[in-house]
Amino acid sequence: MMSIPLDQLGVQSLDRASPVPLYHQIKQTLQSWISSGRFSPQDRFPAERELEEFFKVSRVTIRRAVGELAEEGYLYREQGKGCFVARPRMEYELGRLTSFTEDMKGRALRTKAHVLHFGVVRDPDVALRLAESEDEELIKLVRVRSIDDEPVALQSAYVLRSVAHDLADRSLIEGSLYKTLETHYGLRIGYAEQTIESRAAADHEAVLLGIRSHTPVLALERLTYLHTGEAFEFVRSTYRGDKYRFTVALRR
Amino acid sequence: MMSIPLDQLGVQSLDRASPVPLYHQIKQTLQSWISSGRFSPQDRFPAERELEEFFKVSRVTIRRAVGELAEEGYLYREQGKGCFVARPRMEYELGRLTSFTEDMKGRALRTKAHVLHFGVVRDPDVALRLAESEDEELIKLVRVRSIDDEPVALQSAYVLRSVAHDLADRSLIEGSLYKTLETHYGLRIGYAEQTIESRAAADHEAVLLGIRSHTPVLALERLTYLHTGEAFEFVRSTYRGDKYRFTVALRR
DNA sequence: AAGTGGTCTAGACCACGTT
DNA sequence: ACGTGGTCTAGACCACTTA
Repeated sequence: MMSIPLDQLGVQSLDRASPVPLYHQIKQTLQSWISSGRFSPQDRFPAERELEEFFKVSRVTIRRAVGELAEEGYLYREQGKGCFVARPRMEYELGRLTSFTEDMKGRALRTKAHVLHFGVVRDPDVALRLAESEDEELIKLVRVRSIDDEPVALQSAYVLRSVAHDLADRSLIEGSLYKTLETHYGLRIGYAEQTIESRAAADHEAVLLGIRSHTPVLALERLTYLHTGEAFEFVRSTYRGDKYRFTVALRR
Repeated sequence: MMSIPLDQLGVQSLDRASPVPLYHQIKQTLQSWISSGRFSPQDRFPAERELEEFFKVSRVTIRRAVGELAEEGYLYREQGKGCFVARPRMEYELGRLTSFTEDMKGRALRTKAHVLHFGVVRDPDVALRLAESEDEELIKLVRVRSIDDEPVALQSAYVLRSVAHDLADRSLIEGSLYKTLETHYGLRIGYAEQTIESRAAADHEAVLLGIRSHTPVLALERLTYLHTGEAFEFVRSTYRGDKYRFTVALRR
C-alpha cells in the first residue's frame, strides 16, 4: 500500500491548444501510469488535489478523468481513504458492442467472410422487429464466417434500408459496417440487445458449418439500436458449439 | 418534435437538507417526467439552462443528472441541437450483474432452488481462478434451480471463504448472496466476466435436469469480482437449452 | 486535526447547428 | 445572431477515515 511520488512520474504534457479535451488527455496519461506497471494493485493512487496541482487544472477536470477510469475498473475510490489501483482485468475488454471482425482482431486470429447472399428484400417478421411497418425494405447479407479457414458461424444481417439507402456493397461486406454507418452517414450507434440460446444444428446449417446435424450450436439474435433508441439492424447467427464461446462482461 | 413548457410539469420538490444528492433527486424527477409519458420519443427535452433555472441549481448539477440519464439510454444529446427523449427500451434492463433470483423476479416467475451440496471444500482448479494460492478454502454450494417446478439449471457456486468466513448457511442459500455480502460484510461488488458455450449434456446432468443425454445445453462460467478487481466467486452453470435463453445488453 | 473523496456554486469560453 | 451541449475554472462545504 505504498504511494509513488508524483515527481517521479515524468513531466506532464498537456496541450491546451489541442481539440482533445484536457480531461481526456489526463485520463490517458493516468492510464499509461497504471498500465506501465509503475503501480501495483492496491497501491495508493495520487490524491485528486495532488493531481490538480501536478497538471495545473481544476479539480473538476481531474475528477472527470479519474472518474472515468474508476467507471472502467482501472481504479477504485473509497471515501475518506483515497484512490487505489485495481487489479488488472484478465480478459480483453468485452461486453461492449463490437463486430465479429473487431472482436477477432483483438485476439489476433485470421478471419474470413464468404458471402452467400446480398440484396434488398422484404421480410415482414424482421421488418416488424425493426420498425412499425411490416413492408420496410431491408438490406440482407448472409455470410459464413471462418477463423483460420475453418467455418465457425453462419450470419444473416438485416439493415433498414431507410437508414442507409445507398449503402455500397463493398462497405457493407468488407470492413466494419458500424464504422461505415458512423463516418459516411453520421449515425451514432447506441446499444444492442442480444439473446443467446443453445439448440441442435439444422441440416442446412450443419452442411455449411461442416458439422453433423443435431450437434449443439449457439443461436444468437441481436437487435442493434441507434443512440436515439431506434432499431436499425437485426442479426441472426449460428455458431459452432465446439469452436466458439462467448465472453460477456457484466457491470456493477 | 414539439417541446413541453416547464411550467406544466408541476412544482419541483428538492430537499436540500436531504442526504440524497441534488443531482440524484433531479435525475429521478426527470426520469418520472419521461416515464410518465408526458414526452413522446424524439420530443425535445428542456435545455440545460432552462432546467438550471427551474430547479434553482447550478448547471454542473443539471448536467450530472441529465448525463446519467443519457448514459442509461433515456435521453440523447446532440451538440448544437439539444436534448431529446429516446425510444423506451423493449427488454427489461439487463446485461447487469443480477442473480438468478433477481433475474427471474423481474419476469414474475416462480423459482425454487434445491440444494444438493453445501460445505467448505478445497479445489485447486477453482482456487487458482479465484486467488494465487491453490489451497484456499472455498464455500461450495450446488443447487438445482427450477422455474414453475420444472428443473432448468444446475449451478455450482464457489465463494472464497476468506471474504466471508462466517457466512451462515441460511443467508447463502436463501435470499440474495450479493446483498448479504454488501450489507453484512461491507463488500462492494464490481463486475463479472461470463463465458457462454453450447455443448451436449453429460449423463449425470441429463438425469438431474430431466432431459435426454447429449441434448444441447448452455454451459456458463462466471467469475465475479469486487470493486478492487479481486475475484471472490466462481460459478459454473448448466442450463437446459430448450427452456432457457440469455439476454445480454451491450453498450455503446 | 488533517487528509480524502463527494457534492455544489456561479460564472466563463468554445464548437456546433439553426434561424 | 442566437441557442445548444461540451469543457473548464477557482473556489466552497460536507462526510468519512486515519492518525
